[in-house]
Amino acid sequence: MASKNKELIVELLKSSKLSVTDTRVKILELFLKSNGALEHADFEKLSGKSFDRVTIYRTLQTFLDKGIVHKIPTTDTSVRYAICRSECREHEHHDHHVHFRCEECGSTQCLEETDIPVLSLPKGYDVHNVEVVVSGVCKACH
Amino acid sequence: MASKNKELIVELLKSSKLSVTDTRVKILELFLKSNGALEHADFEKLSGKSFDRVTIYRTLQTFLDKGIVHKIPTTDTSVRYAICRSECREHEHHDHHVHFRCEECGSTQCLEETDIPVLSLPKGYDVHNVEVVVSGVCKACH
DNA sequence: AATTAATTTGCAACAATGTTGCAAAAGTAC
DNA sequence: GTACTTTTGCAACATTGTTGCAAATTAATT
Ligand SMILES: [Mn+2]
Ligand SMILES: [Mn+2]
Ligand SMILES: [Zn+2]
Ligand SMILES: [Zn+2]
Repeated sequence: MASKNKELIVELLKSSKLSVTDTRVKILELFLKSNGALEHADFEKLSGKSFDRVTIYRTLQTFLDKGIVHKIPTTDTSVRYAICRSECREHEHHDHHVHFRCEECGSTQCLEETDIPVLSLPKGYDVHNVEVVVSGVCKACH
Repeated sequence: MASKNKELIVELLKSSKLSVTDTRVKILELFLKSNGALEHADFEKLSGKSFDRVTIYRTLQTFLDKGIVHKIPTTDTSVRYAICRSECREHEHHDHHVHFRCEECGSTQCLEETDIPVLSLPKGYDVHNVEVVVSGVCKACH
């Protein structure tokens, strides 16, 4: 099961034309293990301090560039990342789903099944992307 | 007209039970002058370095607490603030409008006239607040 | 208008977060 | 295994945000 994940991760990296390194594998493992979005500090904690901070920054940036992960907007200074489950894998992100932030447990989740609604903006605005972040109480927190 | 604004600002501060200080007046002036959201660094630049960084942080936090300004979600580490134009003035924020981030000029605007759409989330999720941030090209940038 | 009381400010010191250049290490291709 | 390319870790620095505390400012009272 762990090795199953490992195989999947190696395949993902290769299909993104990225070399397979310990840091990248570990960070992807943490993404797959976690049930919510992660931020930079989480990787330092969860990885047991085994990787340099700079390497984590660079790895996350690489994953962003390759469309392996996406960012989730927040109103604080933290930057949250989640793995892209579905379509988006190549150049552009297509994570057209809603994000949910639980005020109880603090977790941020991708609601893959909840589509972004269609918006009608005032004339003159050219829409490229719509982000929806819902806050409230999640399923697990009742 | 500048003094007209000043009167308005003094009234706003007093109605929020805040004492009228140079920093608070100046920051509110900058909000009213600007046609988009501002972030912390903007106040340092726009005010001509006349106020201490710490004071700006504390002032913005105070304005948040009093419902004078609201935050706008971003995917970078910056925190953007906009003045609350309409209802929300007391305890809670009611800025149920869409925010727009222009990829050309970098400005962030409140689209007060564009309502947040109604969402249907999966069972078990309790919705408290919905944030919508649209990115694209704004009216001014054609 | 002067005194008093409460609030706000600026400074220093610190913590956390993010960036860049560069040499050593690891990965990939041959 | 060797050569070539990419990635990593370290150091050094920049930016952003927080806290305690004394001095300054504002508001309330006489
Ligand atoms: Mn997502
Ligand atoms: Mn707004
Ligand atoms: Zn929860
Ligand atoms: Zn624009």
